[in-house]
Amino acid sequence: MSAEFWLTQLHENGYRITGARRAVVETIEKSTRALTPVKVYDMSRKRYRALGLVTVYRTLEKLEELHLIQRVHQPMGCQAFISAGHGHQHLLLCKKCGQVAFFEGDDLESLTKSIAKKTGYQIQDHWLQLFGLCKNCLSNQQA
Amino acid sequence: MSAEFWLTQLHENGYRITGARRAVVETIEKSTRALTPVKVYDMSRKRYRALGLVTVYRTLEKLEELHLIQRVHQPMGCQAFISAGHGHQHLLLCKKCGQVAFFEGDDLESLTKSIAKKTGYQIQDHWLQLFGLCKNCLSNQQA
DNA sequence: CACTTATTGATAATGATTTTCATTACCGAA
DNA sequence: TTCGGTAATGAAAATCATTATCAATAAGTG
Repeated sequence: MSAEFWLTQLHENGYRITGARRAVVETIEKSTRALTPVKVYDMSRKRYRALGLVTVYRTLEKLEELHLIQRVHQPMGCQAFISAGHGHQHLLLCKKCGQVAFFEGDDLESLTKSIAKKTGYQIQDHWLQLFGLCKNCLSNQQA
Repeated sequence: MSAEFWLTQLHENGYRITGARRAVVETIEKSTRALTPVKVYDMSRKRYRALGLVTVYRTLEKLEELHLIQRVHQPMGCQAFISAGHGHQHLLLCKKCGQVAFFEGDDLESLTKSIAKKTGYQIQDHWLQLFGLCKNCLSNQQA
């Protein structure tokens, strides 16, 4: 469904729709957690055997360029990707299972304004990520 | 001055104080922008010729472990480090010159509480970075 | 269906980080 | 101050992730 939208986006931007891209797109679009290129490769090969890792890198590049996916930054590393939410959204990551939730939260306006005044900077962008435990991991956590 | 504090921290945690570490510590402690391992290497070699790149990596590892430095995340890459501010601080990066400013900003309390309620997550940490232009780059920017 | 050309996968090349190991030099104890 | 155990070092090699090369393939327009 949304995978079709992604493919349409690719097509409209002059890229061809191939079996390899189909597999990668479906894999990422269905995932609720951030995936590294190798994980995308492993998972997508179940849909398209002949897939090469290099093609995964190239497809990720294009999807990122079209803002269909976004990079996820974590203490352990920053080479994982997840479907980009629509509009301006931030990420909330479960530290235990890696589940990702999106949220909107632009109460940052007032914060950035006050920081701008204090520091003299002109503030253009912000990155906000929250970390915690998701509902499932909370309830299964009973020690 | 603060470099001495870092060295003391290293010592108190069972690490030895060496010429190599002195050079790395002084380099980072004096820098107002994020430095990659290679840059740290280049700059530190002016203080300590015999320094090896491997030692830079090992020293960064220990400084990070002791929370004396922190990793800086950027679109281009996340392998740069900067002195960690005291207490809970966030980063404000100049997109043009790389200058880093710190700020405190825990008006996030209310935001995180509302997100927690909405998502069911228990929120533990947050990670916020701002990007923009510093005072200098703003004034030199006259096209 | 045919043709142009983007895309592909395998391989090789690169770049960053880690491991290995013999040598060096901290630094606490004598 | 010297001594000695041992952490720390640098050079070289190994590993891992990412990028470039290139001939073969296949998407999609006409």
